[in-house]
Amino acid sequence: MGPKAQQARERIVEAADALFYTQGFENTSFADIADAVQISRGNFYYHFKTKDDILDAVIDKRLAKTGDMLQTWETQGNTPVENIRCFIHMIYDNQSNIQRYGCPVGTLCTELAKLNHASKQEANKLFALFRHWLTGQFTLLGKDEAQAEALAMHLLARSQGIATLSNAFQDKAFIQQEVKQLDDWLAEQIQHT
Amino acid sequence: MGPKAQQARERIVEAADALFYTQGFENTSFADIADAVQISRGNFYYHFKTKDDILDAVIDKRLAKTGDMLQTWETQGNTPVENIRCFIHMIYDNQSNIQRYGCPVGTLCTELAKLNHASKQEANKLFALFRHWLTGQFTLLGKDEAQAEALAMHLLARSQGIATLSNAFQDKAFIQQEVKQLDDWLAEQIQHT
DNA sequence: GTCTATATAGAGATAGAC
DNA sequence: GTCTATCTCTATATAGAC
Repeated sequence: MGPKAQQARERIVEAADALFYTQGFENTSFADIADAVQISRGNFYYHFKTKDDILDAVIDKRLAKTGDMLQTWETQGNTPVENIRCFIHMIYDNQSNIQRYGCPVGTLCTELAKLNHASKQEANKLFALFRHWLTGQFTLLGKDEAQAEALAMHLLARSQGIATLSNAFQDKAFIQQEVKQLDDWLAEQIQHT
Repeated sequence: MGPKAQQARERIVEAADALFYTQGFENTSFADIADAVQISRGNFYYHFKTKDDILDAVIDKRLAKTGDMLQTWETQGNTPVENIRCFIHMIYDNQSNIQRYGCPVGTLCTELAKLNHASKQEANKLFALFRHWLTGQFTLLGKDEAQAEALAMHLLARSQGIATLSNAFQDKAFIQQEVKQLDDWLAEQIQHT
């Protein structure tokens, strides 16, 4: 595969990534993606044999990006608490997109679960990335394995609930109020150590 | 409309309700519903002109059923705390379905939001029903309006997060652990009154 | 590597017989 | 009120020219 194809492929994945997020996977057609990338539908199939192949490429890309982000957080924050705070503040920073389209991870996993799609396990790895990273951070904070696991899942669940309701009710104050509560909750977890 | 049509219509809504929940709205075709009800696709259109009409009927039915359930809870529980506990325990009682298909309210609202569907506001009324009922219960508990609102939204968000993660990770212990935490959280809210 | 043209399947929706 | 037959549109996917 030459550099030209590589570039076109990348643009397709980029466009599909955005469209799957804003419109949903099933609701996005090849034509939608082709339009966004400005290539013909015929050429499309030179790069991807099926729609599911594009989905897998999108998930792979998101996994890589998420992994990088988690690494960046660890170099930014100096303590586990600061690292976890990066996660919490991601909700705050992305509040506008979350309000409009929900959480990119949660909405994809929910959709693929409902479709009983072959790639749903692959998408769930996005959740698992955050889960295991958070578990690691809570372990560094001095929690035992079971506690760290439970705290990570709890925080993940809280963030998902915030995204779902914020998307339904379009309430900006709600996100901010809940993020603040998560900050307080995190502070409490240090006390209990 | 005669009683026979009334009955067929009811069966269609019932089947559509279940299919929209287990497979998603967009992923469910007229043929799927017709198969489930055992009527021909042609006859189908005697009862409903469009797929969106069926969706509206399903939402209406869910709204009515939810309203009834909330009333039942109020007659079962003797105190606001007991009423709210009915809500929390609904998560526990439905854990098997939630694990498989997510929350019926959350997944529908999320899907319609992504489709930017005309009926998304109608579906959001399902969330609003729970929200306002919970707000009322927290008010009865002695909270002021702003507090009651925030507590209702918080509880609703927690339940949504539990549903989303339980659906993704298929973890039975997780639901039970989080429901217990919600019970404890509710107990704390009484202390603070 | 990109295009146009086309095949094929499934969706929602309608017409008209019974 | 229910059926069969059919229309139309859009989706995924392919063939083959350039």
